[in-house]
Amino acid sequence: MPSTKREPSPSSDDDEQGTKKRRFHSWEPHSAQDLIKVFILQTKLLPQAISDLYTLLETLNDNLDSCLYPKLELCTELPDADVIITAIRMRKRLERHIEWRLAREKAIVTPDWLRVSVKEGHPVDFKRFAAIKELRHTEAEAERDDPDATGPKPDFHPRSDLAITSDRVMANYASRYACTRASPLICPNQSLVTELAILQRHRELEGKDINALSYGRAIAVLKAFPRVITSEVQVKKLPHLGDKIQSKIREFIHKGSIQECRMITASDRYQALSAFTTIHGIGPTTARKLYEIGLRSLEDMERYYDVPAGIDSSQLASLEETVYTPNGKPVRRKSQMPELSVKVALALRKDLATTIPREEVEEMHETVMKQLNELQPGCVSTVVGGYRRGKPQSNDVDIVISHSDLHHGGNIIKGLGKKLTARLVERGLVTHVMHISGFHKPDALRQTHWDSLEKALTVFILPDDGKHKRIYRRLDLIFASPDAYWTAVIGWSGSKMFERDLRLWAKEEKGLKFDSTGLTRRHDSKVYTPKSEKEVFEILGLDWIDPTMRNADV
DNA sequence: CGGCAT
DNA sequence: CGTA
DNA sequence: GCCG
Repeated sequence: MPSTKREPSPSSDDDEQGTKKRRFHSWEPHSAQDLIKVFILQTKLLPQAISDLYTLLETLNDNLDSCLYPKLELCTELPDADVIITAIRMRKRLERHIEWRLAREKAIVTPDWLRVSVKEGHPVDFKRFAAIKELRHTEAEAERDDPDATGPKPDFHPRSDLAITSDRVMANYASRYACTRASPLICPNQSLVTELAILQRHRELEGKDINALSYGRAIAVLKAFPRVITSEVQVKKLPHLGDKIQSKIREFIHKGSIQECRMITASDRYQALSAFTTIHGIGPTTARKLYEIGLRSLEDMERYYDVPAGIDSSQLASLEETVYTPNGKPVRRKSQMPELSVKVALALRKDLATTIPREEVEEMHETVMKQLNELQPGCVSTVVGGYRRGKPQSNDVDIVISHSDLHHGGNIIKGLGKKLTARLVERGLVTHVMHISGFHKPDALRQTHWDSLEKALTVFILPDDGKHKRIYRRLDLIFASPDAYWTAVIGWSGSKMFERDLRLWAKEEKGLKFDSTGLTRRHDSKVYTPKSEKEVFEILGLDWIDPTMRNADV
């Protein structure tokens, strides 16, 4: 399932004139048709490769000269596709997904087609990238072009098909800013980084935020370092690794672990504070208070917050569920018991602690978008957060939503968050609203305007399909006007340290102010309106970094 | 010694 | 203060 | 805790 539903493009080009099937050899760059429907067949592709492909497709569209070349559009139904991108190389395998007579009408290509197209800046000829032998035009010609074509392929694709983050960026690992380095999900020094994260977390829990920040920066630098560290000299010249942290690293190199970490993880206090802060609404300060008054476990916490003992998601009815704020004027919170969401989060803690596989993320996305489309056609959306960075399991699902109509989209989006949330509540899909907010312009008095995009932070549950055991999930919906769509997508894709350094870079190096609601010049407040994610990078003077390489946190 | 994202 |  |  596509993570990007559709480009919000200035022209609403949803006509159905071009439904004539695109035959395999008939496509030319200057085709009269202006849309190529692409289906990405996920079988045999690694999650990382799949998400790379979606990103590539966006990248390609962003760079296309639309006068000369047709746009690519993702489609969700195989029969509708003009092009099928697949890692399958055998007719028999392919026939499990699509009838042969239908397949013959389409271009069936390897992921390389998309990669080369991005390199060239436009969709290239399909011929050289035919995935299935029988569908090749001239066997000899294709054989020469494709060294892989000799002999049968093993039933496995060893590497992610794309590493489109440039060599320049890959060589950047010693840069000051996380947003100029490539940070994979798992790095060669992952065990070291995991150990340092304990120190970071400990400092956070004890309220030493700035120390924690330093560990965070050190971790981010190590996440981008390309080799296993076996000697302190490798690390001497890296930024954000000062005397203290270098000595920790030295200890790790020689002893395989860090003494202070073992002390920390063994302590009751750290364990309790860690447990408390897993509950939504409980941060370090509240966790310390709870510890102070003698609580030590989540069971203690249930008693304290008066959650019926051992309650779980199957007996929620006994709990008050009226967290949903109807709307209207910003009610002074405090008056409306902020613990209620803590109470809910406590009751649901087992469910909410269960990670979400990519397939289910996609199912949730589909389910939400189906409701949204019935409510308001023409919306576009991207699943952001950890999912977009390629994580195989997510803690929650974040979806950025906008509208393809660049001119009226802003008005269409306004209020849509509340409407959609209400609809999802009616349908029983959203069971709790932890926070909902409307648009409001950046407020000069408040330094932070957490609410200048419309947001709904919810608890969601997929309908019972008789097959799966359904679990309560955290779902965040973010509604952005078309102008703010791409900054919202970047702002919500993370990781956290990548975001902080993006803002720091914008300020220190470019005199710009970046946040998820937009990009402005600091001295005259000039507003930029990027038309793609890539354009945001260009405005910021940054080399492109694929979302799967933005994993600057542990 | 001030700044560290917004 | 907690959240993204 | 680290940087400029």
